[in-house]
Amino acid sequence: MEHSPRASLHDVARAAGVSLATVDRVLHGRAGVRARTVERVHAAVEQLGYRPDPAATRLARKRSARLAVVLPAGTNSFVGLLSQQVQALAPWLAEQRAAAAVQSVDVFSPVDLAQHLAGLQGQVDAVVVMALDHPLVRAAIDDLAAHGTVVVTLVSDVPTARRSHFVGIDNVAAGRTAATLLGRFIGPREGRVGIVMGSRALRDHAERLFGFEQVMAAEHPHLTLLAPIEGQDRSERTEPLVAELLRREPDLAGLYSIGAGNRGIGAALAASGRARHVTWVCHELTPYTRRALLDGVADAVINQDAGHEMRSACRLALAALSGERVLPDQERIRIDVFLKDNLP
Amino acid sequence: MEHSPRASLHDVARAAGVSLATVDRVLHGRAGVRARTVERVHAAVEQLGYRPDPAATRLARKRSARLAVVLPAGTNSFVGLLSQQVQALAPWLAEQRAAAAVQSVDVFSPVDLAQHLAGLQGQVDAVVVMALDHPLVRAAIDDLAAHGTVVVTLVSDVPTARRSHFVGIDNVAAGRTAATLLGRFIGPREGRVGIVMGSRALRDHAERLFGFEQVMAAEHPHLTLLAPIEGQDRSERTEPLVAELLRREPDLAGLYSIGAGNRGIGAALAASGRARHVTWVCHELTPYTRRALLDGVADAVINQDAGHEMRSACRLALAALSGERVLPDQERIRIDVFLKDNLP
DNA sequence: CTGAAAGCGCTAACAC
DNA sequence: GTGTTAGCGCTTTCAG
Repeated sequence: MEHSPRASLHDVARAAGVSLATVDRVLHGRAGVRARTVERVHAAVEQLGYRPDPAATRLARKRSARLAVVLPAGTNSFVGLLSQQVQALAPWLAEQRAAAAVQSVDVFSPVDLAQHLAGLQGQVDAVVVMALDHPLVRAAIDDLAAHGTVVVTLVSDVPTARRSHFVGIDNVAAGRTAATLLGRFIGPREGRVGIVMGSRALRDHAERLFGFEQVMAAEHPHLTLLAPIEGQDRSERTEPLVAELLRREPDLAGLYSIGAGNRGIGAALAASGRARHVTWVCHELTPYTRRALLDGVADAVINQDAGHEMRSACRLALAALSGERVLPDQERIRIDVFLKDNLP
Repeated sequence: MEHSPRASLHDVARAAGVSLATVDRVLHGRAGVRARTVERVHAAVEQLGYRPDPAATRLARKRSARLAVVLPAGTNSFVGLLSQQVQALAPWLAEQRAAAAVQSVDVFSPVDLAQHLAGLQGQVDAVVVMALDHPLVRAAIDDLAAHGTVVVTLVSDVPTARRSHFVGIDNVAAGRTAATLLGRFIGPREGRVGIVMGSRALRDHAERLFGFEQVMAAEHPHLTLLAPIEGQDRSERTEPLVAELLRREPDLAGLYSIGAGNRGIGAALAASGRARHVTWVCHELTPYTRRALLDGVADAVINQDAGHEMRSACRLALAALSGERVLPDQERIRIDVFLKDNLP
């Protein structure tokens, strides 16, 4: 097949028998074009297989796109990593004629989150949000979407909402992965396994727990799961809870920590002097969990790459705004498994 | 600090008291500019912190950059994946005003490889090559670099050569990772572990073996390593070798396969009826190793993402050609660990 | 050795 | 409703 140079706006205009400006109006859904003309333009676009040239678009665009990145307030390390990534992305975003601002909201309050999202209406072109799945939040997202704001959910999805993408991992699979690692590391001996999570109300935590229990029951039935402990993702709360667990269970074989608060868990483990005898698998690579892995306190860390997630979310948001193509492969977030040997 | 709009070529030209064209000449190292003028331009660039706008550059460029991707000939699945990725990248490359062509060369012959690389002189702007580390090859790479061709090594590095980047994983760390997985999966019982590699002459294989032996000796001394078997990365050769190994070692506890030929290894394992009793860790996720993982024949697959590697190699090559900035984080290839539960 | 000028494909202001 | 036109920041002839 001959390599035909790609069609330009000009070609489309000529084929449709209209001017550049009209084609532009149609392509951007601006009003003030007769229905018949709109159709003719669409037909020409179709027929020529027109795709806008992103380089030209960026060069010509005056106004830069505004992104809001809404993250949970608090001092969670992983969330800190995410917001750092936004800073790191600034120069790249500027080149794409875009700018992002991080906003913190109390994620445990659906009302606040929903209100905050509603306030973004018309203020920004796209919002990237780490949300919790709640009817109020869902409605706020649908509202934004209805008014033409692009919404991308991050880390924890709101599946039924009209967000244009979800960027994150399959948390059920992540839980299954944790179970396989824990089960195989512990080996064939009998024993009990503790579980620490932030809250059952968090969708990602619930999904991980589900996957974990599934594989444990099916493939490691000689291990008994203890009732999950809920520590609100905060070390001050997880530490005493885990300390007590260790006291109650002098032969604890393993520990799965589903959410944050790992600093507290590690401290309790260390204080008990049994860090080496309890196999510990947790999530998210932070300075603390990295240290724990290297020290042999943690045995495996299951991770989602914060940098990859933020880049992906921004790329997808911008692509949705401009109709640019994406490479789906590049946007798939992997479930990383880190041992002390393959740390980045 | 005030947000000063970035400096453009125009600003540089004005500051240096010359024209656009002259600045362009200096920036692209073209001849025909007085030394004093060159200096003045450089000073202006420095002083204004000028960075070219990639969008404008791509838009204006007539000629598109030519990339050659040189891969080993043969039917290795992983290499197949890499060359597929080049196809997948074509539309994106076209948008960047670039085009890539895959070329196959017998990688086990340094003479052929070196000759092939020499032939690329002046034919292409950049070459991405999966090379083997040999003085002839190193010289060929240095030669290309000396004549202004950008060279990126892929998967297996040629460290002392003047390539502009290496895209791939730390293979020593990958070998260590394999050892930890194998050691912990097998557990505290004594046993013997077989090793299959393509050839000791391949740099990446040798590095993996090194890392593997290191961790095995230090952390799993109750496991005895058998002498490595070399199967040239081909299933027809690995299958009988592994079959014989299994016959010789009726209690084999584990198997580490460092390179390709996994189809043959899996077949031998299955034929012996002992797949479930031998813990098997291998490299590179291909349709075959994925199947083996799901069937419980393989226990873990250590992977480098072919798509990520090829995208990265092309991005880095283009960035080197155009002086564009890269996000180093985005170009770091991870050592992926896949279990049956976290397959993509 | 150096400069002027014509675009690349698109957006956006303004005119009809 | 629709068309014209002036750039965006760079590359690349073609003249001096």
